[in-house]
Amino acid sequence: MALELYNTLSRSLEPFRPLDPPRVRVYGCGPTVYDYPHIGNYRSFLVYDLLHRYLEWSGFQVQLVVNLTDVDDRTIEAAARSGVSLREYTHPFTEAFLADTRTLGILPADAYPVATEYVDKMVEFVAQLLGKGLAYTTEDGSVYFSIAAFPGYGKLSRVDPEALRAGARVAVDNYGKDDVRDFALWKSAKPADEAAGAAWDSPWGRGRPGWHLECSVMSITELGETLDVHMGGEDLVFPHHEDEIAQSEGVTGKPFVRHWLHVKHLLVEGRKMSKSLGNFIVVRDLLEAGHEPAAIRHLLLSAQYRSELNFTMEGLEASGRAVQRLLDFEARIEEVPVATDAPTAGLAELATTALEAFRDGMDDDLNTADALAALFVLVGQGNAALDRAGPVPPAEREAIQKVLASIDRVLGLVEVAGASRTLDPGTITRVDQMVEERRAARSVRDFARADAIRRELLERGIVLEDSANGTRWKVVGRVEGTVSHG
RNA sequence: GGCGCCGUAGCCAAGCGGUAAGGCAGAGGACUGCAAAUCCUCGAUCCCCAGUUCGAAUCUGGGCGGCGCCUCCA
Repeated sequence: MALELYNTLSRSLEPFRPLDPPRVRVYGCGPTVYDYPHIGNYRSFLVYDLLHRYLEWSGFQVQLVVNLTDVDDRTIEAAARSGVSLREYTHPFTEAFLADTRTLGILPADAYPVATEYVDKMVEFVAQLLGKGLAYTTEDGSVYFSIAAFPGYGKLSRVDPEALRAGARVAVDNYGKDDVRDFALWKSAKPADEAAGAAWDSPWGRGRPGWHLECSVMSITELGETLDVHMGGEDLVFPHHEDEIAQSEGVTGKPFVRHWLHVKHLLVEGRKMSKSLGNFIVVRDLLEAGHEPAAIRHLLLSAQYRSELNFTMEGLEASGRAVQRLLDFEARIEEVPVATDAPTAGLAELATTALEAFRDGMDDDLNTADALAALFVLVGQGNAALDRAGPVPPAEREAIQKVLASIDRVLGLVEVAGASRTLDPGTITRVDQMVEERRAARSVRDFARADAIRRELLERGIVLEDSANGTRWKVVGRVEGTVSHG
């Protein structure tokens, strides 16, 4: 089976067929940098990353572009309130976004275009739409797209343009449109725009680009007139993506996007996340509360991207333990004794089966719940097999390790957990010393002393595991501070 | 009102016509100085009702319940 993706345009599962394989052009709607992106944003960004990783894993050459919206009502208002320029205001949030991205193991996109750097191209784009009779100017110097002039309008969201007109709520900033359904391509500058440095010259006077226009222009500039995949949150289907199609196809006359992917909104503690409900979660808050990035990543990937996902603190802790189980298995495999003449433990077959099941799950519209299950079946059956076996043939150990590594190139759980659990060499030395001290205590059956040391390390997130072959230790959760020898 | 989604064990979540994956939590057991890790054992009349079918969690119809978008919110 090959990859199938659900396409919002057709409302059905379709075989993934890029225009120009093995090259794949992917565009994802990124954050508006007016505040710290919340955990729901990262569900989407993580799905972008998942597709990015899985396509590369499957042999495609992916070019991924994720835009940053730095000019829109919210960034302008916020900048005005803070009394700084747009650029000054958005910069820290841009940096925060990129930092969170690294923390969560989201691979860098090939480009992160920012809207303010594409204004010239946007002006050109608007001029073309005007030239084709798909847009019109208003007295105040704004330009609107004329929905009535674009026959395909509504094909993505399946909204009936006529019904839209009847039920429309009139926009607050309705400057004098021909039709309430029309949307802004270019907005004439208001004093606040000028104050924030969010106004540019155009043939229609000073103004700024409309939000929908930004994505059309940046994606076409960076990736070409037809994108293989365009992604975003489900809320973007209408009007944002519908409008992007109208603009883009209006100008190019070509299909804008082959596969439209939309990520279902996250719930937090069973409710829609919103500032008024006080359940707005930001990555940095979770980290400060001691949750590790790998647990966040696991939880956000634990349900398929089109299905509801309820983000809860209880779930986050459960995810942390699930990640730990995976790491424990990896460590166990690493340390299992090998012997060239050892009898088979059946590990190679387990590895093959797991990889196939993983691929089947991912091919099925990125069904991460299924893919994750395949991985954990390997963990469970692998552990059971190792319990039964003594030393194993080196090739079998290698087979398991290869599959674990391969799967993790897509899921990135071990990768992210490893990154947040790294100890400095000095700490490692001190832990080793304490473990040795405890070994000595145990050898003379001084269990009180031994348990005290174990407890002390545990408080610092280090867990000891005794076995016949000695004691191994591991970092659990996020590393905080350093371990001092007490 | 328009468009759409969902209801599977305590929690999360697969399943897409052939008698229920996986994770977390819980109980008992093995192992252990005690733990930790690991293994073994234990748990679901799949919201309700009526149909279609040899057979339905899976299809159809009707209820009930929850949710999303239609507001420059991923």
